[in-house]
Amino acid sequence: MARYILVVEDDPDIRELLHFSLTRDGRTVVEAESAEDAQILLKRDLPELIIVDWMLPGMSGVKLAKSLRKDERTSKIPIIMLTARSEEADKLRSFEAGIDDYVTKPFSPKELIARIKALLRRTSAPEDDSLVFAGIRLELASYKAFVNDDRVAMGPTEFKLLVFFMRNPDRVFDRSQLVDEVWGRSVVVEERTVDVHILRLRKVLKPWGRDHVIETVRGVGYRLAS
Amino acid sequence: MARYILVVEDDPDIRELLHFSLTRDGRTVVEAESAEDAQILLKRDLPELIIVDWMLPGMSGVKLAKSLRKDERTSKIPIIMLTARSEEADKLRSFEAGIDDYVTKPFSPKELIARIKALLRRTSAPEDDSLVFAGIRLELASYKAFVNDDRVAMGPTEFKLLVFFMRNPDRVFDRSQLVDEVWGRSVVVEERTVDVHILRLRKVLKPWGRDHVIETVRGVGYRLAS
DNA sequence: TCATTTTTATGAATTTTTTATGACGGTCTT
DNA sequence: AAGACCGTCATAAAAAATTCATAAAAATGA
Repeated sequence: MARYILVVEDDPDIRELLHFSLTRDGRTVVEAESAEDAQILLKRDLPELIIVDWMLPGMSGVKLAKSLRKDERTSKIPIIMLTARSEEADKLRSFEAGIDDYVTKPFSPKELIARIKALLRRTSAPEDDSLVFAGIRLELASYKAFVNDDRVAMGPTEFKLLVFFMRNPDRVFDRSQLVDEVWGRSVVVEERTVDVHILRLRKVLKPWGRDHVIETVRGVGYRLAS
Repeated sequence: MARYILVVEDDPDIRELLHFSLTRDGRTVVEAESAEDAQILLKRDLPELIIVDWMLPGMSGVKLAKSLRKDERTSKIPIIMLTARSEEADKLRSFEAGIDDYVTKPFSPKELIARIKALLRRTSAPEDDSLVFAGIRLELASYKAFVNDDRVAMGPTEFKLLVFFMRNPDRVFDRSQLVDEVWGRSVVVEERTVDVHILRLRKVLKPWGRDHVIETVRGVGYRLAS
C-alpha cells in the first residue's frame, strides 16, 4: 500500500478530523497514536508524507522526527508537525529536527490540505520533460503530444493512457492493470471503458498513420508497439 | 568586502538560526538588530542581499526597504522580507515597497536558502526589467503591461499571474502551483479563485485579441500559449 | 468450411466532471 | 465616500467520461 499519509497523533478527536478531511481529499490515511506505533508501521511500508503531533505520550514528535531523519529509509519523507499555539516558542527547534512544515492547532482542514499539496509537489522528484517512442513525442510539462512536430490534440484520459504506454512500451497490459494505472486504484470503472479510450486514442493518431502503434492482444489486453 | 548577506532582525533566536544556516551554506553573514544599525553598516560596505524582518523596534522593515530603494547606491540590492503569519495581509504592500521576495515565519532554513539562491540568480544576471512574449510586454519595475505600446491596465494579482506565466511559457501549471507561486506558499485561497483571475486576465487582454494566449488545459490547469 | 462462441470495435446516448462567468460583500486606497 | 480590487460562491456552459447496444472480427470445434 503505497501513497498513504501517516498521522501520528494521540488525541482521538484530532485524529478523526484529520482522517475525515484527508480522506475526503482522496488520500489514504493510516493512523498511529504514538511514536512507537508509528515506528512499527514504518517498518512495513513507507508513507509519502507524515503528520506528527509535537506533544505525544512517550516518545515526542520531535524525537520521532529526528530519528526518521537519521534513518536513510525514511530521511526523505516530508514531515508536517502539529503544534499548539503555546508551543510556538519551540518551533525553531523543530526545524532543526528536519521538519518541512508545521501547522498550528487549531488549524483549518483547508489550510492543512493546501500545505500537504504544496509540500508533496515541492518534494516529489521533477518529472521527465519529454517522452519519445514510436514516432510520438510527449511533452509532459506542457501536456502536449506530437507526431513529427505536428500537434496531436486529445483528451486528458487519452493523454494519460498514452503516457503510461510510452513509459512501458512493448509490454502487454490487461484492462484491469490499465484502469489501475491510468485511472487510479480507487476509481471504479467498467473494464470496457478502456476499449473506448483506446479507440479514441487510435482515432487521433490515425491521421499520421500511427493508430497501429496500439496493438490489441486478443484475450489479454493492449500493448504499445514500435 | 562584498559577498555577504545582511540580516536585520531583532529576535536573537531567529538571528542565530539565520546565522547558523546561512553560514553552513557557505555564506558570510553580518547581523544588525535594528534598521538604524543596518543603515550604519550599509555606509561602509554593500551586501549582495538583505534579509529584513517586517517588524522592528524603531524604524520598521518596510520603511528601511523603502529608503534603500530610494538611495541609488542600494536600490538594486535584492531584499527578502521576513513576516509573521499574522502580518500576511500586508504582503502586497511589501511588494510595493520594492521587496523582491518574502518568507513567512516560521520558515525552514532549507526554504530560505532556496529562495536566496533563486533571488541571487535572478538579480545577478539582471533580468531585463522587461519581459516580452506572445506580443505582450511587461515592465516589471513599473508594474505595467503593454500590447504594442498600448498600456493594458490590470490588477496586481493579474499582473503577477501574467509575470509568472511569461517567465514559464508553454508550460502547464495546476491551480495549486499557481496559488503557490503567485499568491505565495502559506497563503490559503480557494483553488477556484485562480479561475476568476484567469478570467479577469483574459478580459483585459481581449481588446487586443490576446485573450487566447492563456490556454485552458482541461483537468490540469492553465498554460501560456507559445 | 461453417456455425457457434468469445472477444473487441464502434457509434451514440447519457451522465459526470470541469471550467467560465456574473454577482456579491468586504477591504484597502485615494 | 467612491473606486479598485479581491476572494468566494452559485449557476451556466462546455467538455469529456462512462456506459450501453450492436456490429465486426477472431477463435473454436466438428
